Amino acid sequence: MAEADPPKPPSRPARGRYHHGDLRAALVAAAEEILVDKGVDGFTLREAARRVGVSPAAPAHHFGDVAGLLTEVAILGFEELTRHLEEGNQRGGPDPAARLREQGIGYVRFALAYPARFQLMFRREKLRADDPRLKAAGHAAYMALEAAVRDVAGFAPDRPLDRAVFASVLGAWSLVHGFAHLALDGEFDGLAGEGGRDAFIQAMLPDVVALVAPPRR
Amino acid sequence: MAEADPPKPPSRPARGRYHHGDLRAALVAAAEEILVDKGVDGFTLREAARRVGVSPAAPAHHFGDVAGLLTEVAILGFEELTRHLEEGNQRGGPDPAARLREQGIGYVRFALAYPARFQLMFRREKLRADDPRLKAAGHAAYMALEAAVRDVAGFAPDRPLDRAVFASVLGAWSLVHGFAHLALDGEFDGLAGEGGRDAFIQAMLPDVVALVAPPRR
DNA sequence: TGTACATCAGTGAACGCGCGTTCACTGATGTAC
DNA sequence: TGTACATCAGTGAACGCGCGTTCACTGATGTAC
Repeated sequence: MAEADPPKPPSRPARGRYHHGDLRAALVAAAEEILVDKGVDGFTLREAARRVGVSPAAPAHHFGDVAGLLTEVAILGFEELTRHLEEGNQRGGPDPAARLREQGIGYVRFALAYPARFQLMFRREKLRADDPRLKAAGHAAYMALEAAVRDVAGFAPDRPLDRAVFASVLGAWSLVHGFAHLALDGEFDGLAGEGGRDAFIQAMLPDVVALVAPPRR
Repeated sequence: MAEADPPKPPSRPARGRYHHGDLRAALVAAAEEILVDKGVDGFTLREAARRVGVSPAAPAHHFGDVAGLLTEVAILGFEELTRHLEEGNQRGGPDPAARLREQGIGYVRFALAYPARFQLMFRREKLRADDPRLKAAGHAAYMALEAAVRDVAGFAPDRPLDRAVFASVLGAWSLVHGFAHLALDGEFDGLAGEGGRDAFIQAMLPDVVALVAPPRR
């Protein structure tokens, strides 16, 4: 599964210009490219600077250090994930259970479409885990999921979750998260038939996602 | 959740001895210690050699390179995981569904007891992914899980899986795998109450694991 | 409108770091006769 | 039982590498008067 289009190519500075103009955005774009090319562990700040055509010391002005830049990428990732979840909601139509399933599919699709970004988002040691924007972005994604489960269970948004429904939220999250991880790690490669990994995943995904059915009230 | 006891401390060479005696095993033990202390990304071959009290070139004689040593650790990890799954089977008693649930709990317990080892096992880029022993050890763990699901579904061991039961296998695996990952990544920390992460996990685990119920035949 | 000046966004050289691996070597071991 | 010798399991110094970050600096920009 190839990484889908990164937002935009990192812009190089206009010829001979001393100031880049939009270095911050360009570095983020370059970082995403590197993540696609080399994975989370292959990322270096120097290479990001190189790709943008700027000295290795330049990024510090905008992000402080590596973790700062990667955190920015992770934030965008969580926002994109939330968007995927909401799209799932749309696709699901009026039936809450169908909406939850489609959200789950959206979660996995996001992970498969942006593997390195997805993996980065859950490698907290590489990020500024306490960054308020990062926390907020992650929380928003979680809340989208919780809302979908509440809906199926018939739990009003303000009503405190009981244990069973809470377990359903965690279960739904765990299920799609685990499936995405295993798929990305290549753990299904040995199980996939002739169609190859992608076909296998596409074929099994709906059935797997359908497994977590929260209790109705 | 603290890492449980590593198998054994790496033995240093007997005083003044030129040959270590059991360098291979000592390096594996040292590697496990380092993984506990510093995580997968913090591991270096040189440090393993250092901890054992041997020159940095020595490990090459036994493992070739870093990936060789880490692969050895991962193999032991899969064997230990399989053991945890089998213990779950025991605990579950005669009811197949209970056995499956206990297996799931065993999976997560293993991950929480040996976090770095667990994470290493699924970081294939750090391993010799095509090592036959590694593949066999991974396959054995998978088969234990598949057998438990078959049992619940009433599928004889030789009968080819149908789509629904296969989806249940993948779902069960994804669920426990995802839960373990999220727990280890600290994603539940914000959700845990006063008891802290560990208490939270222990409390929710059985309910979450109970969610995947494969169809009966 | 012009100008002084503060601030911002870059440069590029250098720092120290620790890594994995290679190399020619040597000390210890065990085996054949 | 003794000895020659092959093999094994180490040494330790050196290699080249690329990294993140710091530093004193300078060119460009924008703002106050």
